[in-house]
Amino acid sequence: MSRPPHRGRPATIIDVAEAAGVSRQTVTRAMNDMPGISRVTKERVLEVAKELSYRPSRYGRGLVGHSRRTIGLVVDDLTNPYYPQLASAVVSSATERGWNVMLAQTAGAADEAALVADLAAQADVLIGYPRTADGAPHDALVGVPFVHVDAGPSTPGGGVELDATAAMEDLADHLIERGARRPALLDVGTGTVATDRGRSFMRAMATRGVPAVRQTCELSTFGSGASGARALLAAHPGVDAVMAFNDVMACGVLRAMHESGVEVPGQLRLAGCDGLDLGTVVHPALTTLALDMAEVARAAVGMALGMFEGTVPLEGYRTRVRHRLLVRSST
Amino acid sequence: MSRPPHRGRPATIIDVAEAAGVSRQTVTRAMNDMPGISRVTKERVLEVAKELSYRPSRYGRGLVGHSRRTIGLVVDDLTNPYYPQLASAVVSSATERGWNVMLAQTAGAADEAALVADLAAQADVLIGYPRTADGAPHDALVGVPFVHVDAGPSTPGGGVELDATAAMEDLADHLIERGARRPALLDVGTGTVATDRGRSFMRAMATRGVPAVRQTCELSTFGSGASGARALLAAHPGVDAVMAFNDVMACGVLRAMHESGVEVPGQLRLAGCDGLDLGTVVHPALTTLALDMAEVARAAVGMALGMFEGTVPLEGYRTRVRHRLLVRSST
DNA sequence: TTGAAAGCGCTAACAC
DNA sequence: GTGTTAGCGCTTTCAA
Repeated sequence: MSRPPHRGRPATIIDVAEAAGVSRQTVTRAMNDMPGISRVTKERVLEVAKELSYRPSRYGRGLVGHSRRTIGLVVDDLTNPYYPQLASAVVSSATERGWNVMLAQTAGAADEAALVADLAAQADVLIGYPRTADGAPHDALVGVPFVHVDAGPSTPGGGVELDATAAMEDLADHLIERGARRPALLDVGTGTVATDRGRSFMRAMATRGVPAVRQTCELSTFGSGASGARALLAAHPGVDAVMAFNDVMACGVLRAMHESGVEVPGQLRLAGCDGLDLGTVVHPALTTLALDMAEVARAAVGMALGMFEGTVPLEGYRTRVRHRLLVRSST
Repeated sequence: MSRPPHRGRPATIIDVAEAAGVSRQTVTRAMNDMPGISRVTKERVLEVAKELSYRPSRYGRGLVGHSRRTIGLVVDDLTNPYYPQLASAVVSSATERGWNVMLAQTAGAADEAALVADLAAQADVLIGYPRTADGAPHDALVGVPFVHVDAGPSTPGGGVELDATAAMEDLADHLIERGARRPALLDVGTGTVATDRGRSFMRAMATRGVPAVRQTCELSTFGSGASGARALLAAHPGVDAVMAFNDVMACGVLRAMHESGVEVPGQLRLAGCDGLDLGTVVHPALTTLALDMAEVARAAVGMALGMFEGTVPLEGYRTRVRHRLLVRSST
């Protein structure tokens, strides 16, 4: 009686108890299928609860009971097939261990820092790709267990390092064996600083006496792969092999080649990186440096949970996952 | 002093307060960048907090403050590009309104009902595709605001209906104009019960005096699109147009045609459904019945929030989103 | 079968 | 600038 639920204020357990003329504990018993309550009382309570559209507060519940564990996953853009494939693996891995996954997407966010901070407040640990200008961690992340995927040596927090160097050596051998003599790298970024995997490719080819030229795109999208390929062929008409920064860009290259009438792999061998399912949808299927996403996810989730439990330090811990050459039809 | 943090028990605000020799309130001030605290005290408190690896409990916090709102999104399988594209739109739409999104993936879950129940306990409202054997709602969902995407007329909870009938009419006209005389539907499901969109297609073609044959696949995947297409052409060699249940299957059809040397659209016109980005990656780009995912997401999120606020009833509410014919190169 | 009391971790409001 | 009090909504004792 004392507090009829107002418009806007959600009903609490007390509202239900009073409306049903029982104690709060009895409401708890009814809501949670607990023993020690008569069938009639239970039904009446549930009836009232429904009437009041009562939903137990997860905060009150979490405060007293075994709190649910949740992982915050920060991805850049679910529209880029790389991220859903990672997210799928992370969700599976987390679900297996009884954790939930909360998702944030930084692309298009007005205030990315706020977004990450908010996620950090909701989750016990964070995994992902927060695009902090590659240096200082987000302020909100100090003291928060965080696993950076695709971490560099000096990335703050824990990290899963993705290492393509060995696979790149295999790719170089493979391309040369297939007859490549004028290879090119379609890298991402601005200026002359190659990405790690770009550098690996350049070095692997140079080492074998078949140096590659380098063309860069600003974005790592399908569209920029296509336009980058056109620019590349305009500048270096003799190119007979292209290693693209990732599979999505490689698909763009493939599209551009289709449109220019260049045959793949006949006239141009093409390789991507990441091992996305997407690479099996296009024709010819993409040769790629494949990442085992399930392995990446297991590593990241395992490390994050370790950090949460205190068995893994919050800073400096690293795991490495290696790419593997996966030869399909585009080379 | 009274309660030194044990191994396993996370430090609370009281642990920090005692260790730093201040009150709980002062710890709160330090942690939350609040005014009314001297710089030195603040630093000392933060120091201690770090030492004890203290993280404020989100439950305690949520209980007292303005609780964060979270949407639970249930998808079948992030590996199917349809879902990430929807998820991306939902996350954007939710973020815009200040809500978080928690994600659950039913594919591969040991106990799907438990998964959904758990999500329901964590979130304020649910959106998605819970695969309950199309009838009774999950038990855990009674009283929980739920918006079913792609709802049928009798689906429990709120629903966003996806309606392809009008677009299907346009497609039928388009196919016939392009010369199709022996069209086929590559539907999903078992037996003779066509899907809604399958039925629309059959009817639209029949109405125009160009009846279509129907072939079904068990799954709506890339692989089953490919094998379904092979089976279809084996059974009906003269087919000159295929409408696939969705874009992913249509890509499979395209792959099978490449392999059989059938030209698309030259010998076979091909259309998909959903309007996924994927359709622009393949060659030729896929003609499709496109869904505006941003619109779907806005509708679902808007309805879910309305249900949460009590302005929309928990049952029976419907919104309709229509597909639109998007002609690209495969027809 | 039911109810009363205690307390989970935190912050807003109000002392001092 | 700092501490004290009260209370958020819930479940877990324990007592009736």
